[in-house]
Amino acid sequence: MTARRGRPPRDADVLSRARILKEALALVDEEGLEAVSMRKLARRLGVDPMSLYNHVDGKDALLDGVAEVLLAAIPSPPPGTGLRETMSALAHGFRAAMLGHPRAAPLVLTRRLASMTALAPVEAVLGPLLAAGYPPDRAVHGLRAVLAFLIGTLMREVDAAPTFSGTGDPGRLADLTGSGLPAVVAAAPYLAVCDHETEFEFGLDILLDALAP
Amino acid sequence: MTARRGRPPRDADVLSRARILKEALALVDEEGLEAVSMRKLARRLGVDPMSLYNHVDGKDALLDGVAEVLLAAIPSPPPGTGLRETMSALAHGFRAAMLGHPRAAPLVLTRRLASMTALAPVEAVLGPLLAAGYPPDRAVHGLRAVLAFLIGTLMREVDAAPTFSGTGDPGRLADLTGSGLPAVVAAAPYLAVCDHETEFEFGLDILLDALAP
DNA sequence: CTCCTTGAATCTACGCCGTAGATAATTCAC
DNA sequence: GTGAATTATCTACGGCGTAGATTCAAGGAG
Repeated sequence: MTARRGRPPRDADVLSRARILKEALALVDEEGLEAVSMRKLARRLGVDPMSLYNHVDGKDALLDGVAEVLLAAIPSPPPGTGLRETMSALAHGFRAAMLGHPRAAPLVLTRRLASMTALAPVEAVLGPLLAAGYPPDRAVHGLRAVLAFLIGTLMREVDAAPTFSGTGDPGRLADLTGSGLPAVVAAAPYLAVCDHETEFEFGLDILLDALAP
Repeated sequence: MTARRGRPPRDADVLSRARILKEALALVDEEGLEAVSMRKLARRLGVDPMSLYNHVDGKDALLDGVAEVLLAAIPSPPPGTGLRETMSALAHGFRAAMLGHPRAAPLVLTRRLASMTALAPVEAVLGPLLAAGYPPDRAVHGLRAVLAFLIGTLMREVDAAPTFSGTGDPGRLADLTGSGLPAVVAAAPYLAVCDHETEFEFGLDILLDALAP
């Protein structure tokens, strides 16, 4: 930009992968996923767009990096905890991590992640299950069922999250009386509102009841 | 393109919303979501890019349209069917519709859809639940829990689907021995493979057992 | 101290993208 | 026949991701 070319002097503000990921997450939080561009991100960092490529493999790799930052925020429960409590704590930790950055959460929920960071929570679930004597195949089935539910609920929850102003659920269901959908009409009051917290506990309880009774 | 300007003569090949959506779905099937552009789609239709805007509100609306096409392929089970059977049939119908177009499925699974098409399956689930005497709030909770699971499983299933060549699951788990993740290592054989059919039935059974016993 | 390799930041340029706005050609209602 | 509406095309703008060349300081080799 205004800056000179060439390698930066020793004391200059150093660009680094960590700084880039942090700023990228901030950008997503503020303006949403679709607003992310290498150029805009570089502008925020006061740097030439192409400089980013010295620290990150491209836009896709950048977004993978942001996803890992989100995942790293999930705390692993202490080892002594009981089975069901462990699984519940991890589910809630996952949810909290996503709700902390609703606009960025789709990066975790929709991308196939291949990093080690993603395996820490897996270990935290599988460990207690195996220790409790579950056969490994059944443990993996359980893990996958819970994870599927988590991803689905959080996708709903996260894109219903208010971006900045308060336009939430209402208004999405126009008057349907006489639309040939009697059950929808009958349940309309309950369809119109959605307490995500309640829905989350409802589904999670069913699954955990079946898996860790 | 090579064609003349102005309104097309009465007999000419007419561009229409339906033709556009159909070609768009074909394009997604062949090249994936990220390859979709108004220009490329227009090229396939032998038409100027801007012509599309006479039938579709923009790229986003186009993709919403494709999503609706997918949703419309879910059959509603006949009215006489039992409660659990109905819900199971709808879940399997949803899955089949998504697996029929794995690259397009994220359009349904990740976008907030506001169309009437999306309400038909909802009616088909809610109807039997209410008829069976479920209080509407509980019916809605159940619907949402199952839907969350469906979305989560299908997202996994659909982006594991082979794009064209046979590179499936294996190879994603490098050797982790000595990585400090003993449970992951112990369950590795089961983590490495994923029979989506089995996983689907496993989770669905748990949920339906709890909701329609 | 000098020379050279190497790493990081910059600059330029290319080919895409979505779509606003103007223009032309045809049909339809009257 | 005449005007309004419909639809396709053309042009143009600003933004995008990133390949490739260039510049310059830091740090090691002699």
